[in-house]
Amino acid sequence: MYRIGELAKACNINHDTLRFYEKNALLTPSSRSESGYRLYTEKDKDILEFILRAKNVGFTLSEIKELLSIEVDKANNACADVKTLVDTKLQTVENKLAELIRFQASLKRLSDACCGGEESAEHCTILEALESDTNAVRHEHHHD
Amino acid sequence: MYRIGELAKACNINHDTLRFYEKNALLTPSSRSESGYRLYTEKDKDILEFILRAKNVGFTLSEIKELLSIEVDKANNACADVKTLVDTKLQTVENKLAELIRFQASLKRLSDACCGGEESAEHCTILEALESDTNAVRHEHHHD
DNA sequence: ATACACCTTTGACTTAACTCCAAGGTCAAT
DNA sequence: ATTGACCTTGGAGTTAAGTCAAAGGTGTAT
Ligand SMILES: [Zn+2]
Ligand SMILES: [Zn+2]
Ligand SMILES: [Zn+2]
Ligand SMILES: [Zn+2]
Repeated sequence: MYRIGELAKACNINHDTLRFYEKNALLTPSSRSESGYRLYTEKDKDILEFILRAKNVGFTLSEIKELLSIEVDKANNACADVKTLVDTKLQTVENKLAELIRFQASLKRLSDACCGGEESAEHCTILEALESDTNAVRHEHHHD
Repeated sequence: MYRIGELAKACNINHDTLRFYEKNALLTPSSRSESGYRLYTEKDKDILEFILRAKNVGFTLSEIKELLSIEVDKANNACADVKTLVDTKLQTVENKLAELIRFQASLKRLSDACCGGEESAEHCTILEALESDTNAVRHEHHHD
């Protein structure tokens, strides 16, 4: 049996996070002491570690809640259910990835076109690109 | 001169967003009508378009505020200042990118190991991976 | 005159995942 | 008996970038 501080320390998280997980029905301690202290079992700790691993893989807490609901009733859930969650998440990750790659390309294009020197920014190609309605970076008239 | 609704429509944003930008000192209308209506000039519109373009490139509003402060005083700012903002942003984008790529790899590894069939999830490799303390996916004992 | 679209202001709400605070109870050691 | 560490609860604050609502003023067309 772990008290809240012990479990938090063992798993290297804030004890308030445990209270937060409880409030959000991700992890409820198996029992309470007479005086009302939360008491977590080894099994509770296993669930917490499941949560932390899923978080590391990129799942949000509500997705993790879904995963947990399958976990506790594996027999009545199919591989398909689990894989769907993973694949849906994979898709959203890949969408974000695509957006970031567009950001990266735009920023790289801007950065590459600017000399980065101590010259006045009056002819800075970066500012010019952000002022103009095209996205084009014009290299030619950057400082005469 | 544009009234708030006209500018919002012209730039395809919510008029509340314009008020929000004003509150956050990104764009203040050049004048007001006698009755207090906000009046935006063409120049104001240019600034708004600058903001929207910068957003599209991935800058946050506070970063855009910095860019704008350089924009309005180009003569006293150097290319180096502008490029630093872009490169700093590029770095944070690339950091996020790296994290997402890790998520993607983990999820793909999980997904690939699971059959996704209608079999009970009792031996689902995804759940097993999330239960175990290693990150390894064990292909071998997925449904006997 | 009255409908109607448009404008004003203040201020609350949203999402995610915590994080912190205040006021007070519990427990072991001194 | 009194520290001091630990626990309890409820509730507020954080960040980003808006979005919405309420209550009321303005401007124009019929
Ligand atoms: Zn330059
Ligand atoms: Zn430059
Ligand atoms: Zn399977
Ligand atoms: Zn499976």
